[in-house]
Amino acid sequence: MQLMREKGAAGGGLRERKKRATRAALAEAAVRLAAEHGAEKVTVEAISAAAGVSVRTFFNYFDTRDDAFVVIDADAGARMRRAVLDAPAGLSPLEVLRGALAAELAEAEQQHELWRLHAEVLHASPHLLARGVGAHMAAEAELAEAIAERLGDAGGGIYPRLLAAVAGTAVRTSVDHWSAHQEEAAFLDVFHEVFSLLAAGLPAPPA
Amino acid sequence: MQLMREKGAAGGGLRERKKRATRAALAEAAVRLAAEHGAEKVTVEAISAAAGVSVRTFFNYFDTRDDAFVVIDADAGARMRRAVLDAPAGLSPLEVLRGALAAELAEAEQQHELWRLHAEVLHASPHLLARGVGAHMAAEAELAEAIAERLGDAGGGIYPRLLAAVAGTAVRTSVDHWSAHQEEAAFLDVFHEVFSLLAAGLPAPPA
DNA sequence: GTGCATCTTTGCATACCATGCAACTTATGA
DNA sequence: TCATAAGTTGCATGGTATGCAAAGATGCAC
Repeated sequence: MQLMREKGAAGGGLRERKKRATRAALAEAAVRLAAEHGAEKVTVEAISAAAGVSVRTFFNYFDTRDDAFVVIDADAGARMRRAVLDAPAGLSPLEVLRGALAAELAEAEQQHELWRLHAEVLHASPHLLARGVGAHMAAEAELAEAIAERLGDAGGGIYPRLLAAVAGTAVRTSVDHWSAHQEEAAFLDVFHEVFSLLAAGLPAPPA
Repeated sequence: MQLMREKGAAGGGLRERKKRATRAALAEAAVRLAAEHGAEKVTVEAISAAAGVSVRTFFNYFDTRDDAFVVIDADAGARMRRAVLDAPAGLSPLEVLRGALAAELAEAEQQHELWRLHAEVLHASPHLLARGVGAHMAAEAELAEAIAERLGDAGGGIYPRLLAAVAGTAVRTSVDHWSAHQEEAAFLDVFHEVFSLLAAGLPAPPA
């Protein structure tokens, strides 16, 4: 019952640290139990017991049982926003996103082991995969805003939202492909290949 | 207790027609009730009552309460598959998808009224929107297969899945944008604009 | 149209998910 | 140390979801 990368806001009082620890313990217990028994077989009671809290407390941390499998990094949106706004002026919006996402993902990949387990669990039940998408959509909306802001008057139409949505899709597709062909390629290589395809307008591959 | 466009496989015996009718009645009741009272306030009992069946029967048609709001056209995947495989050989994969999706959506748009209501309900609770994405993912997988098949040996990598996923994203983004700016543009115009952006590699819009 | 096989619907029992509320315990800061 | 704010817990309640067996339709052969 520990772990914690203390990513965004570190430290704080004992209270906050305990909250973080409890949340992390619940999330980790959920993923490990799901990896072992299958997500559908894992009850809230089991997760709570494994994390050493009551069922009622589980629901103080997650609105839904499934939320425990889907880990949302609430600070990611804000970080990406800054990355988009601070990027060099010369870059195209797509290049800006490629950079911001690559940086974010490189960091996430350090938690390699738990990340893999995660991907495994989500992949095993499409139901949860969809929920993961939902979790990303809030971040995508924030991304779209940042892009629109960066573009100024030119960002009034559908372009920012499309770009953010496509970028999110690119990430998910990359993760999906990588987790199915883990031995063949490094994740970031897959990711960059995907963005190259997007930048080229998704041309037909050579026969 | 009527309606039905008898899209894919029409007719059949009385049994099948009744099943279709029941399913449609449940789905329509769900959407109308949700539009009126908010999706979260609509119980399975209310939906079932409105459709004139028992609660137990509801669960014979939908695995989940939310599924009733998300309407899945189970035949759409098969239709698109054929459209992709039957398209002229000269077209690029992206153009093929643009055509297949446009045809499918043009047909769907004829149910204009219910479709709008649908978009409204989904948009009101992001939770359901995510579920809608999940519903589309199965279709996307089928699309990816069709694309891979069309491409032959060239379709072995990540390209088909990426293309299918991006196309799905394009549709969702178009619907989203259109439903927010309904008065300003026809849906298919939005849709084609989006595909043009994709084909051009998502270039920065003119300042 | 009779009768049998098959499919559908339904009620009942059961288990899990999710929320509000009040009582209790623990951290925080003066 | 003490008062306050925050977090945890059990209990009560109601909605969601599944298995099972009985009853009701439908389809088909005769």
